Amino acid sequence: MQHVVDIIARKLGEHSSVTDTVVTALGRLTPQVRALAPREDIVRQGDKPSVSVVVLEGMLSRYHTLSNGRRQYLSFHIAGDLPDLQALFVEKMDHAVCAIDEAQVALVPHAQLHEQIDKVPDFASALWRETLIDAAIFREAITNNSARDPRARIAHFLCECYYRARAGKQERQGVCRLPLSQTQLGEALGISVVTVNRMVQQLRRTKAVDWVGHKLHVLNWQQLCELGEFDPAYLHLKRPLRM
Amino acid sequence: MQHVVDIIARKLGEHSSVTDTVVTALGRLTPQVRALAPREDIVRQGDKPSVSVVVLEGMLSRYHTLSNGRRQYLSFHIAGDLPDLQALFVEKMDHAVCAIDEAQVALVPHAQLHEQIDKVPDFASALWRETLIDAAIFREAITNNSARDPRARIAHFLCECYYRARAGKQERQGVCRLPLSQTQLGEALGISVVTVNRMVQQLRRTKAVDWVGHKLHVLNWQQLCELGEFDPAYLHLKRPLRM
DNA sequence: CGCATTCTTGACACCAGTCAACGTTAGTGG
DNA sequence: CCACTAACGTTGACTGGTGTCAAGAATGCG
Repeated sequence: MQHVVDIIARKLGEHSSVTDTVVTALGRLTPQVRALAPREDIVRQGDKPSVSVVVLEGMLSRYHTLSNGRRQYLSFHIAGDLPDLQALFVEKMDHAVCAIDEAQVALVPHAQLHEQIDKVPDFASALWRETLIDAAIFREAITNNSARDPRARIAHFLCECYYRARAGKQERQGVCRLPLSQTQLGEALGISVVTVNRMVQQLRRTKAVDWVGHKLHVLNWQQLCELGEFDPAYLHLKRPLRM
Repeated sequence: MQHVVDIIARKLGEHSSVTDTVVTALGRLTPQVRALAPREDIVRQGDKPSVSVVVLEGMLSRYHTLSNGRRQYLSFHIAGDLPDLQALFVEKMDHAVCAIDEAQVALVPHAQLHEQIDKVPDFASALWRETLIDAAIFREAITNNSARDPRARIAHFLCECYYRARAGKQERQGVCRLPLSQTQLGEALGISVVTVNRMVQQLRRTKAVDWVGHKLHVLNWQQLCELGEFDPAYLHLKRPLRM
């Protein structure tokens, strides 16, 4: 595993200019590394955390719990993501954060982050930008889950998943990890498992994409984008990927 | 109309402590006031604005435009809201902002905001918090549009609308403005007009709520909350309202 | 090997979308 | 002031897509 500083710096570099002062600020943090088991919660709804989570390895997710006990997954996070940055400024968690598969996270004390935010304006704006892009992804999810039919919805999700993984340069061309169950994907996109299953099969038949055993294979990126009406502008990368 | 400074200060005060330094910072802004006609765009998808919008009167909305021309409304904004604050840190708009009915807005140059953000940490954190709560509202919209049936979805929307209006103390007990058409509500919640219409009628029959001529009447708040599974925690008010 | 979870398939019902028509309201101009 | 129009709200009929239920196949883990 790379050093925590490098992981965060790489991530922030996707959308912000990571100056030396920012790297120095990152270096002053003393995070604590922790392993998470699949499905383990790291933050619960209603918590008032005093540390923020950085994903180092594996996949994390944020979710709401409904009154009937059902779960609504809100977002998924890979290495470099900071899924609960917001807790720096809004005390009480309105959602939970859990591991999807086995994961490694770093826990950074809020106090340290606040200190560097106050001292290093570039660091502050990079983190702020990070939370704003987070919000842009939520907006896209609203549109995806509200305006697209199940097949397009899944295709769009797969596009985003692959594109973000590639931006993180974690994976080789054409493949990325996607350690979700079909049930969980349904709980993210607001469709039933049965429909997820049928639509995934339809997508497979298009030969644009395959998703098997926690691996997503993109066979025809262009076509997959069309199926999902995917336009990566909302991810606000400094340098959009050529695919 | 109140002064722009007061309107923003009141809004920020809902979730942050508005110190004298913050008020001073606000006073240094020299916004330009502008009137908007119903349905007029103030920011378009793809724009790179150099000013940020503050709602003074009326209702504004953010929306995505889909490839088939359909519109997905993402959020609605009342006096005090800052619907495109994010443009301070992410150059290119990934969505548009329009007026719903006749509206007054103030336009604040980014340069001025950046200057005060750099100088006044309390101001920066209040604005940051504002954008984070914005994101929390988006998350709730994901859950609402993905996991609730049409009736609950509408009920939840009406709850949020009323609660936020009351937080802004704009309206007298039991009523608030809601200048949407049923078509627009459908385009926000991902349901057809016909279904919106039928569900609104069902809700009327419960005597919990009425919505007629751009006025929302809440007759039984408790019951309406139950119908919409509404819990205002995600709005992160400093002092939750007693209703 | 056995158990649990996940994936897959079929049957069926019904909710919600679409289409179409009509009623109502508000705004415009003669 | 009324006639006209456009936008919006309302209703009914119909249909098709999705959800639910249920059972079997495949996969993975201890």
